[in-house]
Amino acid sequence: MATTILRFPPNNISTSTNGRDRKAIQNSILHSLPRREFDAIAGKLEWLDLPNQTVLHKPGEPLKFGYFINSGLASTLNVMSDGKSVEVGLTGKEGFVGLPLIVGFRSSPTLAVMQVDGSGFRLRAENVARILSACPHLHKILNRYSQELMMQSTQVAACNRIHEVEERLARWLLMSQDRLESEVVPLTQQSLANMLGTRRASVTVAAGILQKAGLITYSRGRLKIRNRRRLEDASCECYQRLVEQFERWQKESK
Amino acid sequence: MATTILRFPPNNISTSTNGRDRKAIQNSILHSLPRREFDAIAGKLEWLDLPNQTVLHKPGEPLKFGYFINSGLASTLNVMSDGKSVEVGLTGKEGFVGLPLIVGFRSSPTLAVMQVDGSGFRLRAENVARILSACPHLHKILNRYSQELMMQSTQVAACNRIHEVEERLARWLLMSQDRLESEVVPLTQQSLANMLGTRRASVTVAAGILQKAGLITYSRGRLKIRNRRRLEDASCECYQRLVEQFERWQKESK
DNA sequence: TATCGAGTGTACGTTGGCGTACTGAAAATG
DNA sequence: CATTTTCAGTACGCCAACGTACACTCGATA
Repeated sequence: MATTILRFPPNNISTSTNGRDRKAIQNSILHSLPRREFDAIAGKLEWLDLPNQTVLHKPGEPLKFGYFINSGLASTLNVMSDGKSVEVGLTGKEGFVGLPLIVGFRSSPTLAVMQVDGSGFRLRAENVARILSACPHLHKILNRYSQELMMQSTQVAACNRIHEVEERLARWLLMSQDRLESEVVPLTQQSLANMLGTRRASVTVAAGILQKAGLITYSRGRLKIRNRRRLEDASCECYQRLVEQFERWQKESK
Repeated sequence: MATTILRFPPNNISTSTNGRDRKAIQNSILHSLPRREFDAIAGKLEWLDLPNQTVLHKPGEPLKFGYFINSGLASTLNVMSDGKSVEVGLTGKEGFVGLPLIVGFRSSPTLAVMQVDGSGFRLRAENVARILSACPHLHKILNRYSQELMMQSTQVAACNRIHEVEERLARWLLMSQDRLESEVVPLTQQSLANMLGTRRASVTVAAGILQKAGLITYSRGRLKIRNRRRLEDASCECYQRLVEQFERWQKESK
């Protein structure tokens, strides 16, 4: 546990040893902490490799950790008893997985699983309350993030009900690119289907259309965004709405 | 503004003048406040009649008030540019409308509108920060409610993607009955359609089936639940899941 | 190099729900 | 009471997506 030595300011760590330090802090929330709070939490954070398909928490089970995602993509899914699933939250290095912990709840109804290889810092559930009461800024940021995620999930909820697979796929790719900051999304069609709440075969068709149009290319779990502008056109209005509301809130909280 | 005189404890108010005082506090959040906090907020609360179709806030516009719902039903909707809408949150006397305010955001991407006549207490947006810093218990309760609403909206998100209209209608009726504590749900099929994210004609068919089976009766905007047990069977698993997770969290936060 | 499994392409019958539109009935309005 | 408006019932063509299944192909493994 917590063997990594973290020093303030967070962004210096990445260059403290070498430019490609795997354990560099990239999580936006940790980055935003004032020194006092960073020092308070650093000793409790445990760096973790988070390979694809890593389960961060399972539905109904006790939440053992909260995760500050450092790289990669975590997907929060609602899984029905027949195995069908729908994504209800997408988290990259801007976020935190395990939000119920921040209000004292100790379980989650959802499954959180890594969809793209990455890493993160985890914090034991039993330390959350103490850390948060010692770190008002962190507490505030996490509550804000919670609202942002709620906004995301409600927009996507409507989108999933109303819009077609092809638009939703485009929307999802844009969202994941924003979080990964990479044109390459290493993901199979089956994973995409699980998140979009549809069949793998439907994803094949939709992705095929986007590929023929030159917006993306892919093969065997490696999807590459070729033309982001046109992908935005292919997406439904939901992507733009997400971005706009996020920016509006950024302004409002200055 | 805030002319109603509120005295602690809240539940005494209902009997302070007569048993049917329209301005009795029924909101669970206000009810749960310790005296000190209740006194701090009471002077800032303004009692309000909230008839059906009252708009509590519009998407993108400044949030002028937060609302503690006292009776009736408020629906939070995501409305697309073509007018299609999907419900992403349902709030009765257990809740609060205007959650972005509690983290300092001053707008919401959603439309909040009363679906069933009721009343509530509103709190000016500019007073929220001050009240919350003076009332840690209230602050905590609102953050918890926020997580509960998030859970609700993610479950419903998956449900809306995966399940059929008839199941979703049953689920919605159960949810609203829980919040209204009444077998009568005064609602047109068009309103139901807006919330379920479907056509009015689809609701007619689904409701017709439920009525023929004896689970509900209705006519012209007055729907009555006749057999709740069988309605639970007609609903998808989502309703039960919502209830179970809610109860799990209740236990966990004791 | 041959084998094998994961990932992808495609097809086909089925269907729930869509868009639309018209009708009748009940309530509100005057 | 007559008129208008709101609400509910129904129908019909259409299609996106479903469930399922099978074949192909690329990479990894032996």
